[in-house]
Amino acid sequence: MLIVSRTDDQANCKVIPMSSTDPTRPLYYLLKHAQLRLGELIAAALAPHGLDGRELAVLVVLDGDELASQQQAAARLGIDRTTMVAFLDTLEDKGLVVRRPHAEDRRKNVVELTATGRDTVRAATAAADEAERQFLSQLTNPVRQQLSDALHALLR
Amino acid sequence: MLIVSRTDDQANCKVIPMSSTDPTRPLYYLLKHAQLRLGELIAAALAPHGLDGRELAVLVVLDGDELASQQQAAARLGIDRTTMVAFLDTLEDKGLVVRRPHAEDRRKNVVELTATGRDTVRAATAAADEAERQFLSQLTNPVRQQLSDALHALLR
DNA sequence: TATTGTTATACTCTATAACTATA
DNA sequence: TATAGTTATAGAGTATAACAATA
Repeated sequence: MLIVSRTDDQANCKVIPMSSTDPTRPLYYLLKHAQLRLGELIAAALAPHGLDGRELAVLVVLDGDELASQQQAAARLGIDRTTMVAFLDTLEDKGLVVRRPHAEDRRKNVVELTATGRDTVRAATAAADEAERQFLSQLTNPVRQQLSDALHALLR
Repeated sequence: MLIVSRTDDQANCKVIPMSSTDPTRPLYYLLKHAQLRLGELIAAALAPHGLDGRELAVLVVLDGDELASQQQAAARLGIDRTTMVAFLDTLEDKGLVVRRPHAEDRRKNVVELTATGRDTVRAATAAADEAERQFLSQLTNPVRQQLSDALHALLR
């Protein structure tokens, strides 16, 4: 299957073609399908925690550095402030974060994780890590390391 | 930047977080960003040919095996038949393909590449291959091979 | 009645523009 | 006047449902 769809959950990216007879597929195809498979594993691992990968990413950012406002968090995540509103609405409904007015500038919201939110981040991150370990378990240790090294080098 | 956006051209996939201080990023992050970078290179390489990666994928499928109908081609590409209609409208407007009624079953369309279409596929594929070569040129030959091998193993 | 291509429609995700409240 | 958060709206992309032609 040459996945072309952009938004389907199983196929949400552009693709360039592969020839199914050729045992050596284009790199873009390999990267895409590897990401797709791992993404499915991670999604399955996160589902019991009531999160998807993007929500976890938001939680991790909020759990990390002290962020003065929603907008700062949105900038860190590369999403629009209006999109951040929707994320926070969802996460607040789930009882994982709370919004409080900033002490000095009441236009701003300080977003904090609840105790449940912190527990969820911990558990969900562990689950995602485990999914990654499982995915990589098909490879020998040295090959695993080479894969990571090569990808890091490409992104340098 | 922890890219979370799903549809932005520079960031059209789900993500799980990375810690920017940690030199070892999660595999999902690495795969995603490698794909993103390569995708940009490929897009730039294809632009002079008036195509994006997905249109090239459609053309390659149409250029390959003899496909009896639009729907068969759509199935090969993992897209809906209604989406295929839109792709073919675009490609036909560009003069790269033609639709003809099937000789034996007049409900079906046989889709064929024009001479221009065939030339374009050849040139665009070469351009995409060159972009991939350029992207991989940062790696030594053995590391390149290890990357490819590891990804193939993961998708086995 | 079923199937192919097509069109109309609805849905999802996200950004832009407009509104409010603060500054 | 400018900025943070919010809401309303519009756009892109894709699927589902409905329709016409053919089998």
